[in-house]
Amino acid sequence: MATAKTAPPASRRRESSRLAILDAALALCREEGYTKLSVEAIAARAGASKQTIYRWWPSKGAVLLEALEREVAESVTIPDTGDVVADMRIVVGNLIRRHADPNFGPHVAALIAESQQDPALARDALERFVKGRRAPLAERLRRAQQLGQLPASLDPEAILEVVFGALYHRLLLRSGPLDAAYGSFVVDVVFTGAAARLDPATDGSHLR
Amino acid sequence: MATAKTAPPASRRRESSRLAILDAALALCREEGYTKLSVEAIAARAGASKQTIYRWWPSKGAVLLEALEREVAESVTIPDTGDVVADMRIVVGNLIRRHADPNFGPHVAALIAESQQDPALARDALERFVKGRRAPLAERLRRAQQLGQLPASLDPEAILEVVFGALYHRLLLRSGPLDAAYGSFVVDVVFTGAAARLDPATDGSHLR
Amino acid sequence: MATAKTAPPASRRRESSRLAILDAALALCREEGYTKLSVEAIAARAGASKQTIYRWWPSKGAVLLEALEREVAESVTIPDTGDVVADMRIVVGNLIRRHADPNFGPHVAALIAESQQDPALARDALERFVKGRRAPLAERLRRAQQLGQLPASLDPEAILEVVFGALYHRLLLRSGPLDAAYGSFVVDVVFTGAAARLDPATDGSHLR
Amino acid sequence: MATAKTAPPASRRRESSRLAILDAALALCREEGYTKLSVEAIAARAGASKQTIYRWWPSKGAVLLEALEREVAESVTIPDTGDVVADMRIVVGNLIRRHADPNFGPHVAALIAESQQDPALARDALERFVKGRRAPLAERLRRAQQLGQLPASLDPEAILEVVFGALYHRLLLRSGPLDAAYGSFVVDVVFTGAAARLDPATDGSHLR
DNA sequence: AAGTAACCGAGACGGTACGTCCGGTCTTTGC
DNA sequence: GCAAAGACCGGACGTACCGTCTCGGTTACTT
Repeated sequence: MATAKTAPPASRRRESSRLAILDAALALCREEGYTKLSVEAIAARAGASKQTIYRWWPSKGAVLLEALEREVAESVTIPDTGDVVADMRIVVGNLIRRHADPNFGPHVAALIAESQQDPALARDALERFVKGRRAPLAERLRRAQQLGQLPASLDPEAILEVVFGALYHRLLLRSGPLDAAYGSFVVDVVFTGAAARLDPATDGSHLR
Repeated sequence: MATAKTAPPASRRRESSRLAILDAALALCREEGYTKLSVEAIAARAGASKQTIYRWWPSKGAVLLEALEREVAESVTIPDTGDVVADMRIVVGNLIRRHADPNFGPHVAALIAESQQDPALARDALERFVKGRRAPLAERLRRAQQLGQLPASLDPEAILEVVFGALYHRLLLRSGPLDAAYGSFVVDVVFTGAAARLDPATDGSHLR
Repeated sequence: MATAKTAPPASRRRESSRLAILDAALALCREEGYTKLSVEAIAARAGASKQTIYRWWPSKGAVLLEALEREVAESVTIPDTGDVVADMRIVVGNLIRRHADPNFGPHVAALIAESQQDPALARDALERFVKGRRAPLAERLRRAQQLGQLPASLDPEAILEVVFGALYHRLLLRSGPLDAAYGSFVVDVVFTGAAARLDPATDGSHLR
Repeated sequence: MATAKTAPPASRRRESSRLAILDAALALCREEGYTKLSVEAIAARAGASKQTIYRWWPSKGAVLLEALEREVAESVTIPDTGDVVADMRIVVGNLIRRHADPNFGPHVAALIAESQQDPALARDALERFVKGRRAPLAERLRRAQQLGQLPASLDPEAILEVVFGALYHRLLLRSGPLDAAYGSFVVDVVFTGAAARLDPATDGSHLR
């Protein structure tokens, strides 16, 4: 009656090489910066051959993406205290703290940068880093909408784009410090309408 | 009569070379994309020598920055109809139209990307492209604050960071179409408090 | 039985590239002259990359040196008729014929020239071209010394320096035609004492 | 009639520039070696412009040639003790001493090297440095021929080529020390027939 | 247990671009 | 009208990585 014990076709890929390469990529990025990161350097540092890298990743950006993913694998739990603004304040605070970390923020910046010239990486980064990790956040907003705490007509993902956009602005353009105060400011503007015009005559009227 | 006899020593720089180089940089960027842009290619296309480029610009990014600057040199006049939200709607609409132009937006994205690995370019781009061109806009917001149309406590530049951040998010991450609808959405969120929570119990209370 | 199982690690160097590069160097030198010879040109002509050249040779001079070596690889047999002067006449005649060849002499001249600014090439050229190829000739002179046909007190290598020096003088300074007559003259002066002073009173006395 | 105060058409060439350039060339050559010698470097050191150099000299080699000429301008007097071999011993000794000087020999070598790729310089160097400076020496040999101290059938210039060739061999190929012993050896070989074969049966017979 | 095929390290290879240097020409400005 | 200053085009330098390609050696699955 035949064998086929268990194992799926199973790639013969060596896990030790994979990890060494991811580690080397991260380490190089931290020590020398993304600029100095090259497939050649990763291979040398990891004791791997370039071929092995090219066999499994399409580009150095993809290696870094996977390395970063491994780093932040611990699932981020979204608080739900019932107060969506308060929750957002916490979440944005955490996000900012993480992106202000010189071991994380600049790498994200580098990936966004690399994405400009590498459509495949762009797609991957968008899917796995942006949409993927943002999903529970969007879900939290949707719950708030159902509770009538947020206008139901607004696309939660779009709102998050405004929030993250503000965050990335400081990350990418260094237009100011990426700190708690800025995070608070952004939450105020987006979730409390802090910047809404005061003129009572027309306030909100365009929204109908 | 007494006129100023002697002009300043005056750089011996040849204007024709400068323009040829800027034109070549833009043309190459449009035809082949920023990736294919190289000092070598610019020099060849401009009929200039690499040395001439390195004499006057520190990097290919700096060349493109100056070329783009020349392109958008025509002063952008900020409307002032008295209604700051309406004005912002117009301004953001124009901004989006410009950045959606495949002959402009991707180049801005490329410069932001390049800035991540080139501090000098980052500084330049921030100063000349971001702060410089945004100044009249901030001024417009300040005027609105004086008229009580906008909370005086908010830093206009920071508000603009949220607006531009949202814009750049779509430009850099391609998380959705960079179109008029999105622009309108962003203005709503930022300037009319469209995403402010509806819950009347706590509305705005945290602001004071 | 026990044969050597494992071959030496063996360089992975590709012979086809090596030959293409040597051929290209020679061809370029012949067609355009040593001045026009550049690593860049060799690489282009050979369909090789510059890196490949720099990997295996320290300079363009070294490439040409090896190319020339390959050209004259056929072992030059030194005649030994018993008459050392007659043999030298033949050898010097051959040498002159070879160096008068526009496909050889000028390249040797170029290498000597290049050696003035490249100590490594100088060492190589001296070892492989001068001492190496001259060794059998020195051996021939040493045999003549043993037979009493040549003063045993004279260093054969030094004698050859006089002979080759005279030859190179015409090659490098173009002070006159590099032809058989000159070769004969040099052999006369060096090996028959043709220029020795006739004055019998003091002849040779200083030698003891 | 008329003006024409005094000066002949007279080049307006500035002597101070000329001297500064020659001095700079020599100094650079001594301090850094001929390799580092460039028109650019000479101009910078001399406080002159490149154009001034190119106006008056065809190449950097020509500058050095003129500079060296100025250095050895003091006429070299050829001794004439009546004993041509003794005189030659003195002359060759002086030549060797001069060429062994690191401030002279290497420059001569460099000029000979440069001549290989610069026909104009080759012509100049041959005429002004070789033939010109060797003329009194040839004259001395001609006198010896008239006195029957040297075979009249031999071209004195050709004899000198053998002598200088031997000298240049050591200078250019560094095949051995360029010292008094070598000079003495060369004089012995050329002017006393020290290397002439000893075999009495055929000695000199081939000369007729 | 042997055969075999994917995987691995190593690193040579053809390329492209880098940023620098120098050659030789041309232009501007001052004496 | 020559000279200093120096910008300019051109071309080669030697280096760094790219992405592809063998080469042997080592697993780990198959038979």
